[in-house]
Amino acid sequence: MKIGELSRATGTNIETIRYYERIGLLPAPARTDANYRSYDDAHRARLRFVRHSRELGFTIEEIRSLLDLSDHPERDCTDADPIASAHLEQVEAKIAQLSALRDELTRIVGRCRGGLAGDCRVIEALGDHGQCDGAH
Amino acid sequence: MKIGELSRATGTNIETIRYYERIGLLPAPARTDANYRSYDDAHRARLRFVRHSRELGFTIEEIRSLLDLSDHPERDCTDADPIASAHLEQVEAKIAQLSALRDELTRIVGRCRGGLAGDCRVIEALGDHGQCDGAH
DNA sequence: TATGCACCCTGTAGCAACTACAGGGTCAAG
DNA sequence: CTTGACCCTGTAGTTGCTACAGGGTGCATA
Repeated sequence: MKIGELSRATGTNIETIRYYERIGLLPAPARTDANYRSYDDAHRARLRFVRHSRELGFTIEEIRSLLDLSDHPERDCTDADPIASAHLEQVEAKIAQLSALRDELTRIVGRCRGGLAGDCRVIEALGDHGQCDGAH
Repeated sequence: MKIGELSRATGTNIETIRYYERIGLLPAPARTDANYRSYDDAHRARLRFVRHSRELGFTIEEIRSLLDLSDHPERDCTDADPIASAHLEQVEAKIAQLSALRDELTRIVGRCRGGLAGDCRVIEALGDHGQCDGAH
């Protein structure tokens, strides 16, 4: 399949596919006589793996490690779980952080009763961290 | 105060302060004879406003609008609230997205019982989006 | 046969919001 | 008088893409 088909099959931007090849995340595929990239099912599966991992928020470097493991099924897989666990912890930390932030914003938003910017509680709250509850 | 003091007073990296000046978020301060930047309390307040807004996740462009309003207290402040409200919505959307992601990761993590990477459920789940519940 | 159009190629530059040098100047203490 | 902490400018790097510019290829239609 050509790059456009792979793009449609995986929902990945063409430029992104070439980018992944450039950084070594996808292997360089065979070329046609016209120098067009020619992909097979293995490429598609690998790209799906990458995209899915990206959707789950793994970094490119994390994906590199996971792919490496996936490429060596005879290897010990106990490396994979820590990567995913560490990532899960990061996600949970991020959720906690954003929740605190949401509470802060909720308190700030809606306090503006219109009128002059000089009296605006939103502007005021942004300038004065002392009004905050949480520890952001 | 010199840039180092301002940096300590606001918990902002020196390079970041110069960066904010370069992009016009902070006004260029006066200079000493030795060409050192010389800040006053107004600069410090403005930088605090910027940093606090950044901590709350506002983009530089949003902060530019908010600062603009803050600079013109005689203006109508009803512009401020929508910026904050829209941002709050984004934060809430992000929390929802991350929560779905956390659920997905939780299901994936811990399914690995050790052994060979070829049999690893983590690796498998990453390759196969069909195993997912949510709509990420 | 010409020509239009969709598709492909490489290489480079841009985005946000910083961060990190390199290579130099300034200033007070020991 | 030298050491060290601080300051300056300018440029390049970071992450994960995205967007050209400027060209080639392949197939259908006039």
